Amino acid sequence: MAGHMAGHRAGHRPEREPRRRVTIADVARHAQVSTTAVSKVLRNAYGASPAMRDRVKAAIEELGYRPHAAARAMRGRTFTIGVLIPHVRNPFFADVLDGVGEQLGGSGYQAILVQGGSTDLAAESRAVEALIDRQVDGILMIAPITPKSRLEEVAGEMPLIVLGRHERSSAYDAVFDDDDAGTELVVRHLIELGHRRIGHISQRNAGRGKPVALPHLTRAETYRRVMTEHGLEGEIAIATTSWTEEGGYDGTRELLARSPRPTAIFAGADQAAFGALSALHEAGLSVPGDVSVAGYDNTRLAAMANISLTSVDQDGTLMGRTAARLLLERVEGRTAAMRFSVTPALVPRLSTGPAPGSGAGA
Amino acid sequence: MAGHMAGHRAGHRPEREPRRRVTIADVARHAQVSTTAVSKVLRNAYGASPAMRDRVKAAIEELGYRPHAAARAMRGRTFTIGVLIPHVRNPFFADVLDGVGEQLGGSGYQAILVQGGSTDLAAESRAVEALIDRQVDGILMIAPITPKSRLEEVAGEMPLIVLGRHERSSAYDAVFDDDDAGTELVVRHLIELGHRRIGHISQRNAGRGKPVALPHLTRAETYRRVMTEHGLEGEIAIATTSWTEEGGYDGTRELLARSPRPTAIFAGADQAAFGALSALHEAGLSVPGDVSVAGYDNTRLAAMANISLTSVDQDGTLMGRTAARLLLERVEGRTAAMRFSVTPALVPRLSTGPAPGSGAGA
DNA sequence: ATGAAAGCGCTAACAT
DNA sequence: ATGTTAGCGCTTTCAT
Repeated sequence: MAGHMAGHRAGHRPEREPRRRVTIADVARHAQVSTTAVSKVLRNAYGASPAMRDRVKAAIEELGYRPHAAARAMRGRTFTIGVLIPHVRNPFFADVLDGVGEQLGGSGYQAILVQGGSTDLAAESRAVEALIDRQVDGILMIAPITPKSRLEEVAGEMPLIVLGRHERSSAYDAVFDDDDAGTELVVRHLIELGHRRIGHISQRNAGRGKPVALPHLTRAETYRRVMTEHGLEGEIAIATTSWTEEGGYDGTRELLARSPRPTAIFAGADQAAFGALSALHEAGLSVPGDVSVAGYDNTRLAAMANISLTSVDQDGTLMGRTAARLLLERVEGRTAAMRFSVTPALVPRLSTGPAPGSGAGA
Repeated sequence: MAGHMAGHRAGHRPEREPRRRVTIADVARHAQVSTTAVSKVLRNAYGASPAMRDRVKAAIEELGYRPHAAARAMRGRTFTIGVLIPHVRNPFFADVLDGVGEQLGGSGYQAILVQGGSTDLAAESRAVEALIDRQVDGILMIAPITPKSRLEEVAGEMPLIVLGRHERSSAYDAVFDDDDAGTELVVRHLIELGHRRIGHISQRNAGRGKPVALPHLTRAETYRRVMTEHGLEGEIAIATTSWTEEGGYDGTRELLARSPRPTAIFAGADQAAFGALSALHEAGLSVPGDVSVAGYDNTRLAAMANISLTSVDQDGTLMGRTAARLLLERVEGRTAAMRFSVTPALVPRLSTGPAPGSGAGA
């Protein structure tokens, strides 16, 4: 794992000649028209004859001209949308980005991503400011931990879509999963299998102020509610770690330390569920013989035969596609707030089974 | 999984007042100095007295001024580096980005990411052009499929670091894993365990021209070499799919269809190895009893107890950190090419064991 | 329909 | 040490 550095051998020509880029002026000269004309053609604006359009387009082609986004930013649009993502490690976000990419393809808009850090509010703020400073035309924030008040400020400066949060705002659009419904599906599934001691792994809230309406809150709350509705309020056990493999592992160890130990674990996310499976394996417990495990997100890995993790499918691609569409609408001028929620579905697999000695199920 | 859209209820005030941003001129006025002075303070440039620095800094603070990256782009630096990533789904890249983030933290530079698509050269080209058009100060390309000639063109326009490719160029720096050494470690490991029929899962080359020097080429080549060196050239079996769960699954099915079937599979990447484990499980074969499996990358998941995948560790964080450092050096003026290679290490786990009936090992 | 020209926010000569 | 000023490439009035 050590690194080895080597310098350059051959003595080529390491000059970086700042070979001036083709500008709108070059195109104008080449096509024998004004820069205004070129600009109009570029933006499909009114006031250019078909003949002129053709000449300009030909010149653009010949010279290989591409607009300079930074210069555009100073006056009009950059045709760039900024996406804030907590961390690229979460595969669910990859689905969302696939959807964003699908929707943006051919629209002329380019997505640029910045990582927020998922637990560090200061880092997330810097990332968002970086997007604003770079004059993107609109911002999509995925599961941000930024307080609502600040989101509304950002929305005051530019079009904003927030994905994965439940609060209602008139300043930005919201795209989210119906986490309440999804959680109800899993928890009931476990209860119907005869489980009573069902543990839950949740995430720590970021920051110290009022927690923002992120999915982990809804999932934990609904877990409590459904447990209570089934007379299981005494069995509620939540380990608050993080939705990562490590978090799932630690949370599971914590839950297993209880006596008697839970017979089922609802990890709030697949990533945490993978850690749970690992911890159970290490503890010599069989799944689902001794302990059932369910996740949330239905990541690709959950479907693998040797994992076969019961999970809740939320259509991340659809969420991403919708978010991007809403954002483009806002860029084009819409100001009324919209909310879009996807309805999740339970995907039962082999990681959940009847509670030991319950007589339920097979 | 259906979606539900809801419009806005309350009739707030949906205006987006383009509340003019604070500019350098505002700061100058507030501090009673010239814009030049402010610019100098901003860039820590020569020619500003401590007294003036303080006043300007105070004004910046009071007004909440942040430089306008687009305006900066037109003259000097944007303090932005662009990172091209094939796809955020690959967890190894997450490690690399962690390293990049570590190195950039506090440097004043911000990383923006664009996704290339990993198999679509046109998409990758667009992504790179997008970075160039946005006037980033330098570009880091992770495992690009772009031909070397084009990379050198890009390097002619701005500082460039290429991560994960082996060709030598005097125009850009290269940061890569010693894939030859890593592959030799795994393949020998399997051979020492008594395996002879060792299959390999590789990736399809992107594009139709001469394949670029990406890791999958080196890994496949070294696999052939080591097999041959041990008199196993007759046992060479490569399934060429892709380094994803699906690719690993399909590749494994393909390898298992051979008769006699392999007793070990070296998947070129952990992601593919996970798919391999799934396919083996589905086929009712035990790991490592019937078939051993090894991956490459040593992702977090590989270490989970219930997976316990033998893998090769390449320090992605170190690679990312180094790449970012080299890029900043180039931004600061270095032009001589550098190459940095990390040395991989084998991490044997439970997914590899003695070949059935070989008598080797326990 | 077309083009001249002002200016977006900043940096870097070039004065002073 | 400090300030004046000319652009960077583009969009957008506003004449013509």
